[in-house]
Amino acid sequence: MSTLQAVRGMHDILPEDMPYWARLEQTLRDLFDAYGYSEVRLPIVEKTELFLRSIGEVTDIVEKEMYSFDDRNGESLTLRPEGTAGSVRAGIEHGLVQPQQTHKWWYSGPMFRHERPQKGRYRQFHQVGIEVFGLEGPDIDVELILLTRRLWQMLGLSTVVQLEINTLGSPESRHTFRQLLVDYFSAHRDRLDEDSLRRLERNPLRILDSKNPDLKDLIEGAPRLHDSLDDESRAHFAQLQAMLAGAGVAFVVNPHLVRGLDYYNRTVFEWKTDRLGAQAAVAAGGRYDGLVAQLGGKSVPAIGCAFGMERVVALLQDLGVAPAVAQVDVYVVLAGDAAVRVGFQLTEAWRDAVPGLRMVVNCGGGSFKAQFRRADRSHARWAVILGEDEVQKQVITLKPLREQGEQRQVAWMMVGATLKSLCG
RNA sequence: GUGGCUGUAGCUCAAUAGGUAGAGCACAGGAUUGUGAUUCCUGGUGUCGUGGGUUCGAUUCCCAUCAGCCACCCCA
Repeated sequence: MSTLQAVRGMHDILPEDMPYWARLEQTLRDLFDAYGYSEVRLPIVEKTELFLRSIGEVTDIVEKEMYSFDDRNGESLTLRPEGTAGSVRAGIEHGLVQPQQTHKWWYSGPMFRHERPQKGRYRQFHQVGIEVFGLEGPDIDVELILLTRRLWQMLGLSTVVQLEINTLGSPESRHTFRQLLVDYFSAHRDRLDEDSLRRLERNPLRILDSKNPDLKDLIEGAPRLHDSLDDESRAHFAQLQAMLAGAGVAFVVNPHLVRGLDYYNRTVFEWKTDRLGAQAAVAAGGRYDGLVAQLGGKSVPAIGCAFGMERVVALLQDLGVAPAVAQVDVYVVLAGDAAVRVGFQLTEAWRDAVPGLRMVVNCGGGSFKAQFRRADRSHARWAVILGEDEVQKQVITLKPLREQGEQRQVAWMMVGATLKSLCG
């Protein structure tokens, strides 16, 4: 094995994987078109400060997972660990995110987090994200969930994903609740495990999500977020649930569903699967009504969500949802020097005559046997044979590879028209 | 970041109580010097992840390191 290898956690996506990716990407594109969302393409590198101010300085992402480096002028830059911060920055910078205005964006691209790699968890991974600015009602929350549900339907994944929702309340109510939790768990500090003690300092809400069975009783006795909710958030969440139920969306309210990024408030949701081990979340999102103002813009409500592309692809592969094999119409067998000499002149003329013709021209020589083997493996429907005899007679031999039938000869002048009728 | 498992041909995997390695698939050529299945024959598949150590000798034992995977953690 060579000493040259990809950087840890940064994987190659090879031709055999691409049909799954292509199908997912095309499905998403169609979906966004259907719902009226616009694509944006934003930089992969942003100022480090942007992520400190949005994601939160005491989050895992910011504290230990960011790829940060100094630019040549000494400014600290970071490979984006997620897409929302850059979207908000762009929206503010271009004056697009304004009160009373709605923008519905989507983007796609690589994200970077320095985590310990596992299947479905990479240091460079790909997300498709949605960001909606300017809508504060639960209706847009529902739309994002419906859009996502439709994606699972289109991909045939509906049976392996489940929706969980929760509300985090307003920043104020969340803050109040956080303090109640800290007080409660601090009073029972001796019963907490190591992880939870650490969480107590950094993200006390996470203790509620602990998998340690020893803490079950303690957690059940803890204050409940829903008791601290402000009335507006409570109403928002109630409407959300009513609308989801009305739209026939199956969901589970998980009061322990907490997001790891500080900017979320009110609605949060997560689509989970049990097919990917510990990497259960395949898509997740929530409201971030305070973020635009927090980053210097006007006060504009917003909501977003993101899909983990590798994880969705893994589900597609896991379920054996076989993508269509790439179709080839014609494989051109070129045998002998004379055929190779006139080969491209002819094949280019056929491409002119039949736009969109999917034609593979044999390169690299080889015996008839070898070339036919390649033709077969290309899944071509037809073989066009050009050998010494054909060049001499100015014809090609046309042979069906996928169906019964005799091969026949076609004069050079007629090949374009013939291919057009067969493959056009 | 913590704990654990794994690392041999392009792929899936064997083997050697330390003496430098095989099988299937795949690939190439031929039987069929102008025709893709099957069959038969032939062929190379290789720094045994990398670097040290022990040893006359290490793919095998030890250490380190790199990578993948599993759980935790975290998250998409």
